[in-house]
Amino acid sequence: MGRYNFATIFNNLARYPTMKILQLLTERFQQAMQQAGLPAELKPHVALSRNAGFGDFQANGAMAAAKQLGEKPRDIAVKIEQALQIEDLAEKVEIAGPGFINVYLKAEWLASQLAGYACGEVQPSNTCPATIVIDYSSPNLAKEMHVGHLRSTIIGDAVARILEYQGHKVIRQNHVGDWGTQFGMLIAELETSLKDGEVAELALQDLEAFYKQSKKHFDQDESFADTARDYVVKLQSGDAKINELWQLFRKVSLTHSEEIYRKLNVTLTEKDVRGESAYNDDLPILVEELKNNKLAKNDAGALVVMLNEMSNKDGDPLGVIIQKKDGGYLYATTDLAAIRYRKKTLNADRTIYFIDSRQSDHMQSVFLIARKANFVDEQTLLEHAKFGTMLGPDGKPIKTREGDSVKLASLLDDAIEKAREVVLSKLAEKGETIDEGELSSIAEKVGIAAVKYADLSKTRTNDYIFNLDEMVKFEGNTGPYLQYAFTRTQSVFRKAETSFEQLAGKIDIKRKEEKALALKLLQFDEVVEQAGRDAYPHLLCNYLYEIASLYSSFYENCPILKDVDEETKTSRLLLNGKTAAAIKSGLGLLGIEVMNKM
RNA sequence: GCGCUCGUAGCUCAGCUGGAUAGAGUACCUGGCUACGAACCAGGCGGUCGCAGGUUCGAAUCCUGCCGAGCGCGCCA
Repeated sequence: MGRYNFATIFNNLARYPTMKILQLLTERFQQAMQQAGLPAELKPHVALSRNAGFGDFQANGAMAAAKQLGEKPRDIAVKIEQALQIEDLAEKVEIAGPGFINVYLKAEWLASQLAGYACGEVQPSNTCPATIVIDYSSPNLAKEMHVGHLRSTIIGDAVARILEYQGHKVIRQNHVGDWGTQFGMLIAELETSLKDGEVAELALQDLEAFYKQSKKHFDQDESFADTARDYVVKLQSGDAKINELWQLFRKVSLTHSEEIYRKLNVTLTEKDVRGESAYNDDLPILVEELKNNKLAKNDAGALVVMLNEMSNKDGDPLGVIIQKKDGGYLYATTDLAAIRYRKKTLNADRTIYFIDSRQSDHMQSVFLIARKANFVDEQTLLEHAKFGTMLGPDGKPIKTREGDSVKLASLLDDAIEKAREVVLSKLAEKGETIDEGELSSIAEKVGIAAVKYADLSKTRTNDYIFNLDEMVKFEGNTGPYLQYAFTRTQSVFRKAETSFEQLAGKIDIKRKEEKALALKLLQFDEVVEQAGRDAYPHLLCNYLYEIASLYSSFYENCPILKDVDEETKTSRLLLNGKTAAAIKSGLGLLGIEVMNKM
């Protein structure tokens, strides 16, 4: 807050030329206001109308303008309306209420725009792409991935895909926890297992159990504990044998994570991994630099950066320890090294951290230190895209009956299993059968979609209640509902024995369901842009749900193949195809797969 | 104690830089399948937007104070 105007900087980074209705209307209104002789700084405030009775779009700027000029709002509205030139796209413009200007778009204009609009099919050209580093997932390799990692992983991945779609250069960074004292203990345990003739992959098959076992040894066996502590030192100093064991452990653990990523359809791969260990050698250099800058001072034996900017009411500054009195480093130090690396080496214009909101103070202080130390310049955006805690149906943090954290792998398996049951029962209702391979494939896509969509569709900053039973009902605003809408589009093409590419003809919008759908489809890139700018995938989810919902209504009320003439059939098949493209592409940006049948 | 976040329909959630009558889903109730796939659609019921002030032509949205919930506060990450 305060010193850096992130919004202004980012707006300069993110402007690119694609057709946007809102932008187009805003320009038209701005021209009208200028012609009406209104001061240039006044804005038209064009927005989607919420109520069908108030047109498709509305301009709310007349009231504010009237206020500033000391005139009557309706008089200003009339002046604007008279100067407004939108006959080409609007069929009606009316002034209503205190001074709202409502715009009703022409169906023919929407149809022609939609015909030339590849919603979600083609990546928009971006005239000023930014280099954006996305820090997400970042599990601790000492343990198995649990539900606490789900949100960072899938929200971060969705935002990465969205920004990439917009033409930005996206660099994924999986800042895994692969360093620290616990690894001494784990290496010692691994060494014991290998001596007993076990294979590493087998010994580490259940990471959680392995961790517990090693912790037990550490607590109960004094000589084991000594060995573990010794190994930490050896690891830090680069001892070859210990390093080899560490690498082995790290590799097996990463393989576990990658299995989860594949199952989740998350784009992270091995090349995106740059863990805490990668910054180890840089830490003493960084600390030295902060000392020379006079930013870090000795305080009770530890090296501390004092931040007056984050002082409390009494004026006591916040102290951030970057080196312990025993010489060890803390995660603030590693995070600073990462910021510097991402700026200097990766050339990041913007870095987005998908981390739990409980880390808010930490992130804020690290960002502040990075700026004070000039690790980044003022134009570089550092954002903490925080998210709330995932809670169980009882409103408390999710735990197993034993009080452990729930493994991500088992949660996903549960979801897939439930999806399989639902798919089977739906097929049974229709008296259809399916082969096992196809069933597995569908169950996996549907189950994963349910889990991901349930999370992505909520405002990420709030806590949310994870209720598997609710999300696997697959009714209403769910991932499977969207997948279902897509399968209907494909089913129509199958029935029509044609494809979108083969269609020749024009879109002709006659019914209100068609118009509503067309208008919504044209907003694809506007929504995607906002979702990327604010790192809010839920905006895209809400939008896609609206599309699917409008499509269903269109589907029920406007026959595509039955009892229609050839022109209408072609027009509706085109709408069907545009919808399919928007849903497929939109879900793709969320990391959710579609299928032709389910 | 200091700081951060959050209180919207029975439940789960939207509500864009303050805009018109606060919207969805779910649950419950009415209708619609010899089918372009009913995992759907059409409709109904359901809200003093935690409370009280303030700013404004206009407040769920901005400000202040209460009430309630969660979380974080220097040598773990």
